[in-house]
Amino acid sequence: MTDSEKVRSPRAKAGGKRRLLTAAAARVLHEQGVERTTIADIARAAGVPAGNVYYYFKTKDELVEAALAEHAGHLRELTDELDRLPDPRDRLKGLVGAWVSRRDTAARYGCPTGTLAAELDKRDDGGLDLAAGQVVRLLLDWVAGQYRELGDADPEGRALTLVGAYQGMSLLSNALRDPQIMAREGARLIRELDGGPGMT
Amino acid sequence: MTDSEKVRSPRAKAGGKRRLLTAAAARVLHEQGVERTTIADIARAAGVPAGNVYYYFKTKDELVEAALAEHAGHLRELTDELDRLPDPRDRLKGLVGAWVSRRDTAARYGCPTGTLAAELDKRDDGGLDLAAGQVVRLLLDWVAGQYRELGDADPEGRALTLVGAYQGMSLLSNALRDPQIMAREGARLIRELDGGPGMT
DNA sequence: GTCTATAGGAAGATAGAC
DNA sequence: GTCTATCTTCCTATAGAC
Repeated sequence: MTDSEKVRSPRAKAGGKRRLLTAAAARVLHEQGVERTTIADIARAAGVPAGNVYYYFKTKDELVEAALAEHAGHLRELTDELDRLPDPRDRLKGLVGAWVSRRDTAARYGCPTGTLAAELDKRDDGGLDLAAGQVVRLLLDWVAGQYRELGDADPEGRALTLVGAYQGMSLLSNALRDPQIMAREGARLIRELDGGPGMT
Repeated sequence: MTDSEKVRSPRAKAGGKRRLLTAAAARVLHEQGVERTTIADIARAAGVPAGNVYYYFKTKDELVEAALAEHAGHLRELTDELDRLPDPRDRLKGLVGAWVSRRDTAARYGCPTGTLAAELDKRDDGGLDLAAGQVVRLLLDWVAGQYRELGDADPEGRALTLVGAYQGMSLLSNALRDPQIMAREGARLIRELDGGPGMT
């Protein structure tokens, strides 16, 4: 099948390096932000020569898009894992637990998706800002689904409150460089999920 | 007093343009973000020739610092206003009301202090990242003071939750470009402040 | 004090050798 | 497919005329 080899797109062909670059982009863009990160930074982190990057990604924006998709993938992995739990309430508690377990990263660099969305929303150019919103939507929809299963009267509203609380505690924890904030607020969220008042 | 005129620092002397530049910086940096904003952008917004900026601010970072101080000033004006209300609960409700009233700006550009803090926290260079945290602290402390007056058992914790909710709803509203989120979550916060459950 | 012109440097993107 | 060298553009900051 040497012929089909030739037909493969570069995307599929160079799986190794492309995936390496995507993973590096996701990490470095989260740590340094989009604007302060150069193509060279990402190439170095991936162990790939700087100029070579353009064989896999035509522009820097394409790298950002790939990083965004990578974060969406991580989120998907987590929710797939949680979906194995029989009780929706346990799933939500598991989600909060996952957030708290990443408190040190959050305190240093914020929520990957949240900070990326905030930065991309400052640009009016083509569509990337909305792509960040899509990833946030993914999380909101999954959370709303759990509340719906629980028979809550306003699942979308609940989801906004829970995800909002997460984004807020991530930002505060980051601004004040204090992981404890994640632990403290996370504990409060768990308590509320554990049949606290206001829970239908 | 022509002698004292000569003694004034440039900072005091050129009050007009410096203040113009500071106000423009606060606005433009919020809308475009720090990294995407050029000195020329700020100069244009202030109606001042680009090269002239460096007479008032030695570096771009000094402009960012001034913008941060401007936001802190706005916050101070708001809390001073609210402090005139006799009931701490009304003060907190007034704060939430102020947030909601700025929902359109939040949906387009996020919370000025929050987005600035998130962006500055991506840099390890000199101290500006911590300055953003200071402004957030200001707000947290004022809110905690109100809860303390109300006799709450955990004023700092309450403050983290309330300010966190604000930062979270600002970010979500921004990411999804939906001002309604601010209105919806704001109404919830008011409801909770109005003697909802969980309020000591 | 005010402004213009420009130095100096960095980063995205491309051309083309291998 | 892989990598080097470089082109182009843009931005911060400065030098110096007025």
